[in-house]
Amino acid sequence: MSTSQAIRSRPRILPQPVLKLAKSERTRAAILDGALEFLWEHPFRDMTVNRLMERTSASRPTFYQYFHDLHELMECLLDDLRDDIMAGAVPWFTGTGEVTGLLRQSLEALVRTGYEKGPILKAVADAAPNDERLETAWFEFLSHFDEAVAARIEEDQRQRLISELDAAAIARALNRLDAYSLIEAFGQHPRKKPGPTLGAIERIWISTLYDWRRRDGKTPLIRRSDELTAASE
Amino acid sequence: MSTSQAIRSRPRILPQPVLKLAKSERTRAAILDGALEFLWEHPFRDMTVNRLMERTSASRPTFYQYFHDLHELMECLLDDLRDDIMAGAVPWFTGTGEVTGLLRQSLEALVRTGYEKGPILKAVADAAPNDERLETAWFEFLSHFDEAVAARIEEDQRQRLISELDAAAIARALNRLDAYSLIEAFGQHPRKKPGPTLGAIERIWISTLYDWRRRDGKTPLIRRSDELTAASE
DNA sequence: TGAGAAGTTGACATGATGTCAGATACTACC
DNA sequence: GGTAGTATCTGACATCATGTCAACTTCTCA
Repeated sequence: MSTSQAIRSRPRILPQPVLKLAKSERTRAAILDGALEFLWEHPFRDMTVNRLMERTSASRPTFYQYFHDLHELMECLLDDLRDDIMAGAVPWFTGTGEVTGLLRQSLEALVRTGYEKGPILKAVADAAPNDERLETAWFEFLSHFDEAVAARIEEDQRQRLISELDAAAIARALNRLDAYSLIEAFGQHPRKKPGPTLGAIERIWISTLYDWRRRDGKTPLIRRSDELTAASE
Repeated sequence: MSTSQAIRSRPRILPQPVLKLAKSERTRAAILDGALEFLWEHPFRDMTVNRLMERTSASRPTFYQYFHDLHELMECLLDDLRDDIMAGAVPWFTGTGEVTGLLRQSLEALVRTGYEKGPILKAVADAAPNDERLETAWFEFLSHFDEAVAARIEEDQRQRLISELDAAAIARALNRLDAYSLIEAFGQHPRKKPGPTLGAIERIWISTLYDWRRRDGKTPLIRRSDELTAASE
């Protein structure tokens, strides 16, 4: 078989050149890559340790050297997602100026990330209910955004940009809307076109938070920096 | 063990009295009841055919006489849910008069049902990703509401009660919001209080569809019957 | 009451999981 | 450049849930 040849020849080709990854790091990365590749093509329910490791040049027991089980591996993928998604939200979370524009920017980045990582996002959401630890991690992942969004809403309320509403509850609801809309639209091939999903999400967020109708070309809603607000209290 | 005694004595006690359920019907019902009971206390991931049938007075293989596997059983529970939820939505789907009131009624019924059946709803959603058939059924369950909501939106648009927007996409997004908000708030014990969840859902639906601000005591939005609208075209 | 059907069961084959102790390959030191 | 010592890998095992028999009860109805 060519696998044993591959494992022997690959180190010869790029071990010294750039940087010498310890073998363990290489194996671990290979497993994670294999998982990403697998989940891009198949749903999580079809992934077994066996099938995953067949794509690697290592054997099944080797998997357990690196991960306690498949769910722990999914937790690693989830951590990567968190960073990607958080990064895109920066404009609305911390920006100043016309708020609906900031929000649109952030939501657009969110949908783009969802589109690019759809199958992985779905895989994590699919796997979560099967394992208590992963389920907890998934809920914490969501709450993380809930809190960030709620904080942002409250700050904009202080600046009179958002009217009276239960920031925490609204944040939670809007985030579930995003998460599961993305999962369903982009979670499996063939993915839907991102346009309608983005349109709906934008419309709902803006209607709810910044009063869609009033925004129709008239008086813009401008956000000052948070520090100024805090200082003026 | 008392099980064999129970299985023998129960038929003696209530077979003739009221109505004679065929034995098979009784067993099937017992399994479904056992499942409901189990899922009320434990997450789906802890349910095995073994543990389920221990609550029954029948043995494990008997389960397979009635259901192909656990997922088919979950599909039955899902069918029950569909009816419950659809029933509550009637006011907004088919009523006439002040629309935000109708919508509030329907959403309140939805949240009530979600509160009462939370763990079952969560169990179905949890189980769905593990089985292709059930996943399809779950998506059809959701699409069913998507289509009903989209149709209602389009009709209200014809009546100038809702402004221009992508009815199908908005319906889908709002339904995901509902479904997963309910699952998370009421899916496991201890359940949250329904108030904040209902408040957030109402606020978002009304802001998005009927322009929350404008509704603030001013001109009411009145829906005529659909037939009139159709006739006037 | 007894013959046939409906319902139930113990026992089996399969396939996935997680864990060893032993074998192998890498690393670094001399 | 060879070798000691360790990091990494593997074959084989025990366990558990699943789904399917053929054989056995228990019901039903004539």
